[in-house]
Amino acid sequence: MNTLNYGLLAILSNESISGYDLMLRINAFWHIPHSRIYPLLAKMEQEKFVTYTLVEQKGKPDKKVYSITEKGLITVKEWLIVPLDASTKKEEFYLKIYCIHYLDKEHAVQLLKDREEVLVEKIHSRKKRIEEIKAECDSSINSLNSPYFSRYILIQKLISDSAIEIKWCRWVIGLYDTAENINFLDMSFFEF
Amino acid sequence: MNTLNYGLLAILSNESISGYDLMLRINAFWHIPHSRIYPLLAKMEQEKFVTYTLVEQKGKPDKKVYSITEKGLITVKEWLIVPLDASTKKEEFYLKIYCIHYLDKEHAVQLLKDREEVLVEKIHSRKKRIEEIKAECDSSINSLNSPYFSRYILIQKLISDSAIEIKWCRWVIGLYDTAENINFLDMSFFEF
DNA sequence: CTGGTCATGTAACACGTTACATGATTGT
DNA sequence: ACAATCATGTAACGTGTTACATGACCAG
Repeated sequence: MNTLNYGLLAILSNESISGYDLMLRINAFWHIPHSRIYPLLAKMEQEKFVTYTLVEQKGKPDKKVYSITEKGLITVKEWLIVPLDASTKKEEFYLKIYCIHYLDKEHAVQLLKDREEVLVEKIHSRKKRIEEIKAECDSSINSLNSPYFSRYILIQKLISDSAIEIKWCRWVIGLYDTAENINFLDMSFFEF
Repeated sequence: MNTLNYGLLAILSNESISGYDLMLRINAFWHIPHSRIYPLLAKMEQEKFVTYTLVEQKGKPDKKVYSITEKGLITVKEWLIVPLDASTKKEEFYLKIYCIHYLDKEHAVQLLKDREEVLVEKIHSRKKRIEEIKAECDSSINSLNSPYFSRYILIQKLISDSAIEIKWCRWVIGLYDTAENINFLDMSFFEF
């Protein structure tokens, strides 16, 4: 079971769809060609994580609509509570977020805080790297033709990526803390 | 020549370092193990993109310090001005930013505007997806136990990722526009 | 009549990860 | 003692990409 296996199960835990539609869903945040999805689905069907029914369509080819089994659902829920660490790839985190509604408040907030911790550490080491660069180049960082300028703007980008993700984590934790039934359909954590 | 080949040349165009140090540099934004770097360096040395000199050290193993050749530098500069498109991976963009000081203002701004265009289109399609989800679920998006809640917060994350990157692109373009020699060592485009 | 979408599948190849292999030095 | 850092390299395996293969339908 690799990340894509869990990913397909994660999506099928929410809706029963074809391999083609799975590809479209997952492509929103992870580029996976159909050539990887069909063989995996066949394997997972053999191993009883999913089942399918053949659906005939008018004007379109037949399709296999896959559904998750009880075994598959248990597998997803076990995977969901495995703690994240620094080596967890963003795709796996995104897939867990896709299923966060299966978690109780405690586990959901833990998932977000684990991620936040990794990101805070990343920012810390990158700020240290900026200090190293500044010490090495004294002020040529201000010239558009200096390699130190290039490195500086790149590291600032990486820091801002982590920073916005931390803000997003805290926004979601806030939604759990301020409880149910409030309307949060605006992205107050980030104005654009 | 793949992305990693250009990446190693991109870094060597700024400093002559060992394969081990190349790994450390590139790991700041792209996880590459040494097992991929050493064979590629050997290949590029054979093809005269780089040369190396064996440097003896006290208390540490000998190392091969690689330098870029004239042929390698021409290759990097040709690669730098190849326009980005939607299929360009973020690592390749980051590597080009690492070398942006080789570009004149016109080409540098073009690189950033190409990236911005791709990101604006991404945000557009994701906002459309949010509208689809809202239309499908009417208000259960507000419940922490709804799969629509999970999808909604995930898409908002993807939008905020693109939005902060656009802000960064505009910040850098601004540095080129407001010209040389001003002190921009604060990240005024993003407070954290 | 050409290209795009829906729909499934396979095969060859390239890319990426993990483990094996060696070995001195330095810090806990 | 044990682990980490510096330093290079190879090998086996798993992941990911591109192309081949088929075919009906619909829009420009």
